[in-house]
Amino acid sequence: MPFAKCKVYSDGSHYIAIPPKPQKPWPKKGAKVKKEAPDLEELDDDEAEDCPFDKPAQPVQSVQLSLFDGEKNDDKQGESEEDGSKNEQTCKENEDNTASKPSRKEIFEQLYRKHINDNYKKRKRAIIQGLLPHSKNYDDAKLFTELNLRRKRNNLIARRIRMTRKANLQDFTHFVTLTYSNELHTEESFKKGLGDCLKNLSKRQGWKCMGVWERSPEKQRLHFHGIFYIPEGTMPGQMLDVNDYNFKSHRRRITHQNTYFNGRFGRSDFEEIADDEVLGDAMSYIMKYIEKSGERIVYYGDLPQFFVSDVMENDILCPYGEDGQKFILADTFGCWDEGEYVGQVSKETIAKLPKVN
DNA sequence: TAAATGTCATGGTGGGCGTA
DNA sequence: TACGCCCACCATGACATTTA
Repeated sequence: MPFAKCKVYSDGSHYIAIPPKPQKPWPKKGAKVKKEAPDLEELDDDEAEDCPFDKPAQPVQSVQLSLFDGEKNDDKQGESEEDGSKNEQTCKENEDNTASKPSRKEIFEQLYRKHINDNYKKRKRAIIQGLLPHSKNYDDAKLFTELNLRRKRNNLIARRIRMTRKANLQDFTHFVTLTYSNELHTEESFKKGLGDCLKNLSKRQGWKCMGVWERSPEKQRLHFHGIFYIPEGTMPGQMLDVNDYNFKSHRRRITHQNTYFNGRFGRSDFEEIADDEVLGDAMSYIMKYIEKSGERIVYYGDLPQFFVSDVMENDILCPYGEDGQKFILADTFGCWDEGEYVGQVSKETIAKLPKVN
């Protein structure tokens, strides 16, 4: 008995199939969802003894449990009319969140960016201190910081998973660095111009790219690092081998530059991805950078996370994940689209199957 | 602690159109 | 034909929750 319409992704060494699950009904908008105080066990235990939930004598409800402090709450205010005191509090907080005054979340984001290079404990301490003037007390600031740090961590994990899955389904051809020249661009026009250019190349020439905007540590100059899939014959301009001096390694080296990008933006470096090692290095570079900086990954072109295929039982190597609800597939499994055999798994076969993002 | 997964709001993407 | 710009819509990121 086959498993129809499984979502299949690659973890880099194996393909994993996720059979479709019946969806759980989601609470309707406005429905009351019982919110519980966060479990202390889940919080970081480095300073757990300070947490207000340890002390029954202190009223728990006085602590703001929302991640957002009433911003985005405008439309929710009318939903719980019965809780007058709570509403009063929310209204007061919303008054505080006028256009001129940043919300606590915005202050958190600023502090988070400011202390991005500190280690976890130091950063947490600094954010709590920074939030103290905007909080009822220390416990309030601490809890708000812990909840938002956890949010940041979860988002990073989700970004990392998405990027890895997308990358594993592609055959990238180049690792590219693009830097702008002051004579051609401001930082703003460079970001917009390059974004438009890559968008058009992906739409018109089938380019695919994932990358990050980065500032060089020395000069703080904005540049773009990305891994690209460039279909043969679609490279605009001319490729040049330029004998260049590398200030980091203090050595001369040959860089592969492109006249189209050089003329339009300033400087380009194209390194061919000849093997998995180069791709792995490029991916870990981007991954490390997004972890370090909290920057978003930029995607251009068709980069799905999953392809959809029916899975035959004899192609399953073993169950995987919680209660074996997923399956690790054999290295050479057959792909099926709605009961029709498409071929043995390969990048060419995958290209013929429906995709899911 | 890491990872998976469903839902939702919104920023980014792609299609379409105008211009050179 | 190449490129720039606009805008509707959809993919992404954020969030909540669960699981291993």
